Amino acid sequence: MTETARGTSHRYGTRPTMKDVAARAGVGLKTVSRVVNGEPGVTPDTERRVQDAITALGFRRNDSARILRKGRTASIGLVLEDLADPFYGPLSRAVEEVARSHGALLINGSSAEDPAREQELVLALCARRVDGLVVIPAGDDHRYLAPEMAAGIATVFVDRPAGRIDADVVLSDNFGGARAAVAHLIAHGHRRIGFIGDQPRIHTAKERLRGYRSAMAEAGLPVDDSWVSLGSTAPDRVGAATTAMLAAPEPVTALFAGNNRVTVTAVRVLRGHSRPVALVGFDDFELADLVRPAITVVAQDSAQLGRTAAGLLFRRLDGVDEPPQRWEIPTRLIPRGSGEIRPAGG
Amino acid sequence: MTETARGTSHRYGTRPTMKDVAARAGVGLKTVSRVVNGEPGVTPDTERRVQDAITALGFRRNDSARILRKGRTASIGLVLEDLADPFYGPLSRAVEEVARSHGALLINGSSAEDPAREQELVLALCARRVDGLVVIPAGDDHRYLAPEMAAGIATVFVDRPAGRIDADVVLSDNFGGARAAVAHLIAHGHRRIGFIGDQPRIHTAKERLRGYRSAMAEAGLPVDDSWVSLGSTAPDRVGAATTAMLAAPEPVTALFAGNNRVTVTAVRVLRGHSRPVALVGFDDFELADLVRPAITVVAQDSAQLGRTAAGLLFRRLDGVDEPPQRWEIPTRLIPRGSGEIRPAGG
DNA sequence: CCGGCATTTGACAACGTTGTCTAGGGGCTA
DNA sequence: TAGCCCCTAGACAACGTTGTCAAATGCCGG
Repeated sequence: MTETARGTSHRYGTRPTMKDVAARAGVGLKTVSRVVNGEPGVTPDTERRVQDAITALGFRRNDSARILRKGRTASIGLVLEDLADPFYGPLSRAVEEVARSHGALLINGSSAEDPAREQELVLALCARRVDGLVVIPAGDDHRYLAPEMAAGIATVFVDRPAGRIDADVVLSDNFGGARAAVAHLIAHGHRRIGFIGDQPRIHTAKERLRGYRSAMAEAGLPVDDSWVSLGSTAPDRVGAATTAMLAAPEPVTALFAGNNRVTVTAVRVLRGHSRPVALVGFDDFELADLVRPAITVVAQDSAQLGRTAAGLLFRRLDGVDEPPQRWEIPTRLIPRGSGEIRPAGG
Repeated sequence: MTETARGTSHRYGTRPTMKDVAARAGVGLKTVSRVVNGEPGVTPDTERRVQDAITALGFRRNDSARILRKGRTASIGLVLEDLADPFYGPLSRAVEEVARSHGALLINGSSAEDPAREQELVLALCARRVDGLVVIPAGDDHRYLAPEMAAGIATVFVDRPAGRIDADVVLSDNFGGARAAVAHLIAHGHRRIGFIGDQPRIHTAKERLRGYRSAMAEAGLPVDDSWVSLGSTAPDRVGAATTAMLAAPEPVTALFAGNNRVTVTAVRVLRGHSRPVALVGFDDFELADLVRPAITVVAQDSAQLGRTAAGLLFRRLDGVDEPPQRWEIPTRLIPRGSGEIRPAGG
C-alpha cells in the first residue's frame, strides 16, 4: 500500500519483466505468464500474489516479445494517399473500426501519391510483419509485393486495382458514376460539357473519363479535345484549365469535376465568372448542399469502401482461401440543382 | 536466374530467416546481419554472396525480432477522437510527416470521445512499447499513464491538457480565439449573442465559453442563461438548441458556434430561417468562403498543432530533459462578412 | 622471418515472452 | 493402502534478431 506504482526494484527507463514479477511474487516465470494472459491452472491465492507483484512493480507485458514468439502482430497496415484528404479520413476510420473488432491495431501511412514512397512504406510494414495490408496504390506495378503475399501477408487493394499482380480489390463504380453524372447534365440540356480530372495514370481518373466519353457517345454528342483536361489537382492547374475552357470560342456550358479537390477549385473559379456554368462533381463533400448553387455530386461512400476492404482482409486472415476477388461499390448521384442550364445565383 | 523470388527452401507462410540466408550463402549468421544493416567489415565478395541468397530466398528482416533486441520500436502512437473528422485528418498527417522524418511509423487510434476506450488504446500502445505518444485526451484523468511515462514513454498531449498529471501539452488559444470572435460580433453591432458549444467536460468547450463571457463582459453586455447551450454536437441536439434560441421572446441576433460540427448544423438551421442571423464559427472548414453568407471563422491550424506536438515529442525522445512544457498556438479570425447584422442572402 | 596490428568473420548470449513437457502433490477408487 | 489421475507449477527451449567478444587471416615493419 505504501509502495509506489513505480516500485523499488528497477531503474528509470528499464521496465520490469515477467522475471521480475516472478521473483517478487516467489513463483515461476510461466505462472506469471498464465496470470497475465488469464490462462487457467492457477490457484486464487497464487494469482493474487502475482497480481500484487504486478501492481507493485508497474509491470506491463511487452508485446514486442509476445509478437515475436507468437508470430502474429495483431496489426494491419493501411497505405493511402493523404490522410488529410477528407475522402480518406472516413475510409481510414472504417478500416480502424473493423480492425478493432478483430483485436488489431492500425498502422497508417501516406504515400503522397508517390510510387517509391508507397513501396517504401509497404515494405516497412511487411518488415514489421503486419498481419495484413490495405493499400490504396500510388504506383502501377506491385510485383514487389508478390513475395510478401506469398509469405502470408494478406493484401487488399482499395479505390484502384493492383498493378501487374493478381489481388483482392475493392473499387467504386467510377465508370458508372461518371456516366450518370454526365448523363444528368445532358438531360438538363447541356451539349458542350467539359471534364477536368486527375492525372491519367491514376485508375479512377481513367475510369471517370471513360464514363464521361460513354455518356457523350450514348447521346450522340461529339467531344472536343479542348473539353478534356487531365493532370494535377493542384488549384492553379485546375483553375487554369477551368478558365481556359470557359474562354474558348465555343465555351462549355457545363463542367464535370473529376474529384473533390477539382470541384472545390472549380466552384471558386465559377464564382468569379459572369455566365452561369453548371457543375457536377465526383465525390460528395460537406456543405455541398449549402453552396449556391448547390453542387450536384456523384457520392462515393468512402467509409463503405474501407469497411468492405477490411472485411475482406480479415476473411483472408481467418483462412478463407478463394481466388482474388473484385468488389465494386455503387455510387449515388445526388442532384442538388446545379445541373440546370440556368442555376440560381451566380 | 532461374530461381524464383520465392526460392526453394521454405514452405508457404514460413519466411526465411537470417539463418536460412546464412546457410545458403555459406556464411555466419552475424555476417548476414551485417549485410542487411549495411554495417562495415564485410568484403565485397562476401556481401555479394549474401545479397544473392537474400534475393533468392526472398528474405526480409523481421523487425519484430529487431525491436525486441534493440528495445526501440521506431513507432509512435497517436490517439485522437475521430480520424474521420476533418479537424484531425491534417493533424494526423502532420504528426506522420514528423515521425517519418525521424524514421518512425505512426500507429493511429480513435477514442470516439470515450475515456475508457482512450485508456484501452493508450495502454495497448504502451504494451507495444511505442517510443512515444501523442494524445488528444477524451478523459480527464490520466494518472494511469504516469507509470508508463516514468518507464520512458514520452507523451505529449494536444488540443486539451492532461488530467491530474503533469505533461507536455500543445493547445490552441481557445480563450483568445473565442473572445476575438465574439468581439467581432459585438463590433458589428450585436448585443444578444448566443453560444452553442461542445460538452462542458471538454476543455476546449470550457475555454471557448470563457472567451465568450469575457468578450461580453468587456463590452458591458449581460449574458442571458438561455443564450448558452453546451452539450453533444450531434445535429439534432445542436439544431434544437439553435431553434430554441431563435424562438425566444427576445431572440439572439448572432450566434457563436463552438466548433466545426456545430457551425455546419447551425448554417443549415439558419438557412431555413426568415430573419437574418449572424454566425461566427470556431474552426475553419473547406468552402466556408463559398457558403452565402460566407462564414466568418476562428481558424486553428490543426496541422500546426500536430507538427508542434510531434516536434516536442521527438525532442524528448532525443533526450531533452526539461520540465513539462505548455505551448499555445495562436488562432486567426477570418472575417468573411457573416458578422454584419444584415448579411446578404438569407 | 617474426611480432604486432588491422580486418574480416563467426560463435554465443541476450532481448521478454509463450509452448511443451515433466515433476510433485492431493484426492479418489478399488 | 496402492495405484491412478488430475491439477498446479516451473524448467527449458524457442521465436529472429543484434551486441560482444574472440578467432583467424593477411599485411606490414623491423
